[in-house]
Amino acid sequence: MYDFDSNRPIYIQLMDHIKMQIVAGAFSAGSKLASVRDLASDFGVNPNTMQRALSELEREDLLFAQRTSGRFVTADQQKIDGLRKQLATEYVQQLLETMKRMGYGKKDLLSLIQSIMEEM
Amino acid sequence: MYDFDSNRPIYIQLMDHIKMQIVAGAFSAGSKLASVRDLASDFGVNPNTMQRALSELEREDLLFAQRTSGRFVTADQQKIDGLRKQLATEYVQQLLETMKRMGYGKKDLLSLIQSIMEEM
DNA sequence: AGTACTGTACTAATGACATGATACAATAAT
DNA sequence: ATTATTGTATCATGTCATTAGTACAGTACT
Repeated sequence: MYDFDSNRPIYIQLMDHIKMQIVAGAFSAGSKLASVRDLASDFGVNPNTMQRALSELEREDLLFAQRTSGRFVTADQQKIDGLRKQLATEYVQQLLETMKRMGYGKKDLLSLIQSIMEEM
Repeated sequence: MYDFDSNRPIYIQLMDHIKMQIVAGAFSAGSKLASVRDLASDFGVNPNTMQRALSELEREDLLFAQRTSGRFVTADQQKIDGLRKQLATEYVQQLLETMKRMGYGKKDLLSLIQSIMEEM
């Protein structure tokens, strides 16, 4: 089961989540994933939806499938590290732009971040 | 015209954008908006889609309509200020959680933010 | 040899989103 | 009074996401 945002396609959210697990090291490079059906069951979605998410991740060369033995995380650790850096940069850039549009200056933003960090 | 993300409903993106303009002060409290048809034309969407976005913002008490004279931003400046703070907090919290899931510690995150800030 | 599991493919049904095209009632402007 | 503009409502159509159900081909295991 999983908590989905109804305003975005589920397969996209699945992609994001799995991508996150890979870059965070929860799925290490080269390791084997559960089967499509099992993953679908874990997340409470239809196997077709999970299949779609995994296929897309395959097109991005993050996963690869072996027709009958299963699906695996890419063995290319450099690619994973690169993605981690890229995702982090994108997320931060997006936040900075959003905050800028709301009229937050750099100092305002930094102090807000500091105060929220302390609460966590 | 506007650059939409095809993975999210347009009316939601319109809501976000208009909300942002309000909290940023581009539309000041109590001021009048352009007509549904004009706004739809500006953003390159169907009037029905724009109508939907505006109706939703009305349900959130950010706008109010006067049946024949037009649509206006709420006159409640406190509500706008509160929303600004709320949105900013949510965005920052979300980033912090995401970065944490990717294995970024507080120091790593802060230095990444600093370096990206300097590029902008 | 046979069974179970793998990814993969296909069809059909449903619902949400978006667009196009009209139409109406109420008010402002002329 | 007439006209233009306002928000609003409705209907039809097309696309996409999601689910359900079924099926097939290849491999590992027993």
